[in-house]
Amino acid sequence: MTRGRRSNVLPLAVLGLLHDAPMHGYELRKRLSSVLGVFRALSYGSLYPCLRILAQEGLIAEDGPLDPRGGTLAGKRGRIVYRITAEGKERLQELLAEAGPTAWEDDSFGVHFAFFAQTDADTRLRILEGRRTRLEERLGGLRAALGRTRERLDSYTLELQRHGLESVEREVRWLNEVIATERSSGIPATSEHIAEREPRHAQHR
Amino acid sequence: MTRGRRSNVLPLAVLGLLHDAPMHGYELRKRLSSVLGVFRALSYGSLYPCLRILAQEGLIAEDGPLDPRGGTLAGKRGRIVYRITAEGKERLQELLAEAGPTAWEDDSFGVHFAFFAQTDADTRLRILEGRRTRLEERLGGLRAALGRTRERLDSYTLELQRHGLESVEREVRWLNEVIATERSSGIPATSEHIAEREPRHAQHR
DNA sequence: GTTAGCATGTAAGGAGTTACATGATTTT
DNA sequence: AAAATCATGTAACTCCTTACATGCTAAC
Repeated sequence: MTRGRRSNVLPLAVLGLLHDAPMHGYELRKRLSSVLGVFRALSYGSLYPCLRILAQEGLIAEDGPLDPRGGTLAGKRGRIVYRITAEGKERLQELLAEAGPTAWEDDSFGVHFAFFAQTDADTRLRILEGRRTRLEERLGGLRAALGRTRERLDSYTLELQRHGLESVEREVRWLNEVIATERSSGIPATSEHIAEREPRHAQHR
Repeated sequence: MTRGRRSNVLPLAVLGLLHDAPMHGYELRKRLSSVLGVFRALSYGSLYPCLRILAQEGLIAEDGPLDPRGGTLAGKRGRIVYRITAEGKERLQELLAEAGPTAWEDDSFGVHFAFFAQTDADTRLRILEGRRTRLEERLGGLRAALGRTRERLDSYTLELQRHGLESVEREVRWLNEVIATERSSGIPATSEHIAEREPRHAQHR
């Protein structure tokens, strides 16, 4: 439940997705919503300007628009397939290694986690433990609030806080499991699949 | 995990808090962070303009700044205690009765829930069921994504989706419990406290 | 009487949304 | 060839944040 403070994760998510496969904007947006549930329904008004900026910075390159026979159609409007550049890959590594802001509602954790396969074990542990620390701080605050205001709140507010506390506790338990698995093997416990790391090509229909 | 899309809940939260007790801005901000954990640390840059607008609309009234002996200090800067007006109470009822947007990440649910004690049973049920519906849609999308991409995702992305799915499932179970309790008695199951509905006065220190 | 914390405010800007506008491709 | 959907883009706006600036009050 966060709505919250959306930090600068969009470029990270775009670079991460393009690292796996070249894609055009429309496709990218679908993946952003479904694969990374973090963005509910990112609007094109956010996505396309972001792509333009990343291209200007040389982190991604534009291919096309192409006609079906492969020639470039200069004046025409059409699909633009984006792919990550060498500089883009470097930047992606930097962004992935950055621990997010210090706020507990930080959305960027999910995006970082989704691209863990592209990072090294040290970075993963650092980010996981960083998030756990932030959640534990939040936990302390919530417990204090519940203790402090025990007699002063109506039952609905109280129930909301109790449920919030349980949610954060559950999140911390999950993090602990992931961290434990990470330390022992590097593969999440519940996954029966081997990470597929070979870049695959987008099938444009 | 949203971070995100912050709808127009601030006026609702302010009116709801002021309905319980008059308060000055600084105090209001503390309550917004601790009582409604929804706002992590709302900045004054958001709060004060909001208070000004609500005052202009006649939904809240400003008292003070006052000196310790009760006189109004015209030119001086000092504490301004806000209280809700009759129109403000009407507006609060309207805002509370509004079901939030159709997006599953909607933050406003938490705020609505926190002020359930000020609404009638019908409104409560409508909002609870509306949220459950939105979460169930999200559930469908997540399950489809997990089924569809089962073979194509790396283990971290998969684990993230699995955990997200479990979180939403848990949220739906909680909602079901609350709804069931609501239907039978109107008092949340886990609460041992009777709602305190008499407006109390803020103790300014 | 000076430091620390309470309290109120403003200006600039970031990150995203909505609404709009247009063109290309596929389906009927 | 009309309708639906895919695909790209822009302008205006919203809501909130950061950084700054100021004054009041309590504690040492």
